[in-house]
Amino acid sequence: MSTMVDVAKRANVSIATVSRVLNGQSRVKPELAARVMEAVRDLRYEPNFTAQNLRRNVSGTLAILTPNITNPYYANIIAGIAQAAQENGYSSFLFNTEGKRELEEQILERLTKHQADGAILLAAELGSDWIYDYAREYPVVQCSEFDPRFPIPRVCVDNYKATQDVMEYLISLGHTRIGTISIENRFYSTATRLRGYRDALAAANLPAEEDYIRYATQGYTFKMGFKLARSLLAQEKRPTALFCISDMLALGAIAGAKEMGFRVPEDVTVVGFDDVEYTTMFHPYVTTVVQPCYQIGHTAVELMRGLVQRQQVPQEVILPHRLMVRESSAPYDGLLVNFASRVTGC
Amino acid sequence: MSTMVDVAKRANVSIATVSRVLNGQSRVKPELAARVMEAVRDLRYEPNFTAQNLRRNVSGTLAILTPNITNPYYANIIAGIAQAAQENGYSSFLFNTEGKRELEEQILERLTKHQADGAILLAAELGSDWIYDYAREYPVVQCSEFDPRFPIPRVCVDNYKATQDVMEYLISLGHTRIGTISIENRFYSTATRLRGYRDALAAANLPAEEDYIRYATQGYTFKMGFKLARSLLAQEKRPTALFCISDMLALGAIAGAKEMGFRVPEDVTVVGFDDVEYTTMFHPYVTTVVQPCYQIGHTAVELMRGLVQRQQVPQEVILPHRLMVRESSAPYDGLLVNFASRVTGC
DNA sequence: CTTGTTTCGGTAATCGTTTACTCCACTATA
DNA sequence: TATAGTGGAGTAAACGATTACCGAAACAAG
Repeated sequence: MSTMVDVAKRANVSIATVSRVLNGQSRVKPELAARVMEAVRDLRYEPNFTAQNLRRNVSGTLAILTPNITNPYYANIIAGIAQAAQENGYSSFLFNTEGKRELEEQILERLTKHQADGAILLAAELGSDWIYDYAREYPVVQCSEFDPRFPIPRVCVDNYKATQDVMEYLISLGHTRIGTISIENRFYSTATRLRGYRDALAAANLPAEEDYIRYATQGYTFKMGFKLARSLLAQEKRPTALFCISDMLALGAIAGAKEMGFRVPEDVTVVGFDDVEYTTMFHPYVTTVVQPCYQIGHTAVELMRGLVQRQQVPQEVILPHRLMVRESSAPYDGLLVNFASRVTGC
Repeated sequence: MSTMVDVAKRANVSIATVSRVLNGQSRVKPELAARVMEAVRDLRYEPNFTAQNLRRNVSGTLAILTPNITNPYYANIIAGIAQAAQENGYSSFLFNTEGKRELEEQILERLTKHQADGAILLAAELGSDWIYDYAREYPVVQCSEFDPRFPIPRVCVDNYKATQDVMEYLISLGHTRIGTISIENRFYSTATRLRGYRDALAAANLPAEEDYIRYATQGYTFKMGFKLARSLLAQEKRPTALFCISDMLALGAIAGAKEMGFRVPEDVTVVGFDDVEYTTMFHPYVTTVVQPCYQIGHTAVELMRGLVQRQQVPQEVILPHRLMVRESSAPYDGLLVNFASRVTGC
């Protein structure tokens, strides 16, 4: 491995000149520059990133913290981040934290150790005050999840509005018994969507029964959606529409409803959230809220870049969502088909 | 940000002593060590990774090259890699190369620039001679895809044997008209599975019609499986079983077959490959070859570690696969239901 | 008391860059 | 001709760690 010293010797110039030629900061006589470039080629010289970083006091690297890359929603956001990072000349460290605080903190320490210039968090939980300790000193941006109490730049969709859109749509279809499959976690999006659900019900003077709400206990998984939909639909006065806070839950809910003998959407309407690829694989295609995942990731990197360059960046970027009506939702036909009558075949 | 010099001053020792205390290489009087540790705590000293790396001439970082994180198969392998990397004290750079050579090469250059100690490739194509140029000089390991001509350590399953298992199973079910959905790419696994398919047919004296083979032109996607299954099944003498070289293709194939009015598995048997989560979401659950994705990733990191430490490592690690029989396969009932008779309702 | 051995800690070189400073040669002006 | 001004290149000091080398102190043996 050759270094600048080797190049300098071969080109018969000083290392300062080599550096100048390579970085093009100040002018160098064309003749010398040519000699340097030739030496660089001959020796296959490649600058040592580590040395550059030490000197420049940057790392050119972003740390990405994700609870789980296997989740397609996160995978899509990460794809956006990775792409944008590459475009901006950053590398990106990927860390699976599985939501474990000790791991998250261990990774944020890379900031203090100068191993990363900044961190993008995909799943900041409510009440994670300790994150703010890092954010005060180092560039941190939050993607889709955040705690509104902390002034850490974030990019997300308007979860409240999106939920209102869903609820308005369901109500406009004539549904009056609307259930929701939420989740047991400390995400702001979860709380916001649940609040949106309750507020919409209240605004429309519809009954807000606690028994129309279920909480996934083991993540946004197909299995959970399956199980909870069955529990919701097993009630005497079952809901006729289900608002699921993630597509995976919705997919599971549809399967669960079908397994019980219900038709979707004729007997039960199911709506999801996120718009992952799988929503349009199996019929009924899932009516859902489209989140611009890729763009969320992209924007996060842009904020990051601003932060690193110590520019003023917006505290919050809200990207547009869209209610995508597909096949899993239909007007309420007025006949409240209950569980018993369906399974006995009407 | 405080440095070793600050710590040394505060503890009234030399920086060499600070370093010694922190790294515990040679012995230091307990009293001094205590003073140093106290100063470290007081100043919240954190070693500068970049400086350490420059001096030690390592980066503690692995580069992971993947064509697409959004693909659940790759996502699972990456999860294994990320986990194992963390356990071994490595960070991992993630790069989406989308199979583009210029991007891949740009990233392998990080090796020469000392930004990564080694690279793990998830999708080395056949004939990528240039990869070998890097592998000769730096630690490189290949995950699931590789070119057998190059002696670069790799971890994979036995694709040929796995295909034989699938084919034997299908033949044992009584199928004689077996089609395959392959793909247009330069992966060794693709070639091997196709060879396994052809060899098995020949060994059983079954007709190997070129019209029973289709090639996905746009990746391992649901849409491709959907389209190609329809094309395969539209033939007069349609195949009664379809071997798809990825689960996504199989999922699409099942949907395509259903759309045409075929029942799976009664009218058409479909088998996949990989065993991603989605195979057990919708009925029929997909019969498939289970690849130990997570373990593949894990093993790759272990090989990597050996390589970095200049130990002898095995040239090839073959992990066990398993044929998982589920709902999408059934014995051939002897009645060759053709397309026309099915769609007209028998 | 001298000499040899061992232990411990400090000094300074080093890793490979970037860049502030300095210096030199050359041109322009009076 | 003397002086100031300018562009271009070299010298050396960083950046923050690790570590080879050396010297001082402590102790034991003769």
